[in-house]
Amino acid sequence: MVAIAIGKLAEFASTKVQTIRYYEEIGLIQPFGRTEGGHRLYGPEDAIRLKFIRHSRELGFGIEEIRGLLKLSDHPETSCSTADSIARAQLEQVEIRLEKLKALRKELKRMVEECGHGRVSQCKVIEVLRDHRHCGGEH
Amino acid sequence: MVAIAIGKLAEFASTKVQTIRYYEEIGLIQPFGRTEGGHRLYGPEDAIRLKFIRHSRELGFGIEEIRGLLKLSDHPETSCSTADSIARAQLEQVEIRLEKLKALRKELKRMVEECGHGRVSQCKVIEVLRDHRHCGGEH
DNA sequence: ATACAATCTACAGCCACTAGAGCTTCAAGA
DNA sequence: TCTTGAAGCTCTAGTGGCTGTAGATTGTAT
Repeated sequence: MVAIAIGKLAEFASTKVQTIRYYEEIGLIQPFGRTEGGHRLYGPEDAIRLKFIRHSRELGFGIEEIRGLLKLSDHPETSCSTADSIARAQLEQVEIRLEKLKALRKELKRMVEECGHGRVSQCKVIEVLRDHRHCGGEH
Repeated sequence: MVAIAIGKLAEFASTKVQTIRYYEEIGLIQPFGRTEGGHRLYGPEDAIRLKFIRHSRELGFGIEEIRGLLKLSDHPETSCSTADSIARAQLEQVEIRLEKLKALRKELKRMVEECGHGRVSQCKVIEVLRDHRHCGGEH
């Protein structure tokens, strides 16, 4: 009988114990049973499932999207077009965030590069923050 | 006497009324007075201050950082090296996030490109999520 | 005078966890 | 078998930065 405690599972998936309990609360993962004393017991398939969840979170998927992906993962016979479109939507979001961050970096760079290191009254950083028109219209 | 109500201020700074009240609660901005009935009254300098706050938020600064930047902005005679270092730290954070997002995009791209649009059992998206080793080690 | 928009306070909810208090259970060594 | 200390348990509250709602009051235009 292979059974691990929540601490080992957390360690394996580089997660916090509380996070696993939270995932249980919201219905993402369930221990297959409990000890007499009430400690949660997990099997190897739970470790895989948790890693799936964590990896998806790292890739920026939200909980509800992960719920969908897990459902698909549990039903290998279904079409993967749903998984594909979830991933595509996520990719799109990432592209948008990337563009925004790039514009942001540009403005921040300009701010710090133009700073004359004098008094606040002549500070470009403060000035730019004060007046949006100093930006190149990137946002 | 120039005095505007919270709604006008919100409109001017493209903010929600509740957001302004929230900023008041946490001590970022204060109305110069109230009407007899208790409605908040703002002046033009508050509009500038609010725009400063919003712009800083758009650039990703946290509330505490903004608190510091506002303090500097209120004291033009001080050195701007603090503003400079806050902005530099922010730029650094943005660079880090950019790199992470780029890696993320790469992986998502590969995922959706390799998807054969068949059954979930052969789906690359699901497979990649399941097993981190499919990634190029970017994260 | 009346209608209706705007504002008021106070509180709950969002997301995805994270931290802590106070207690109980488990596992390893003596 | 006993002890001890780590690990687990439940429950609650807090994080950041807002956003939404309820129900009452105020302001303004006709």
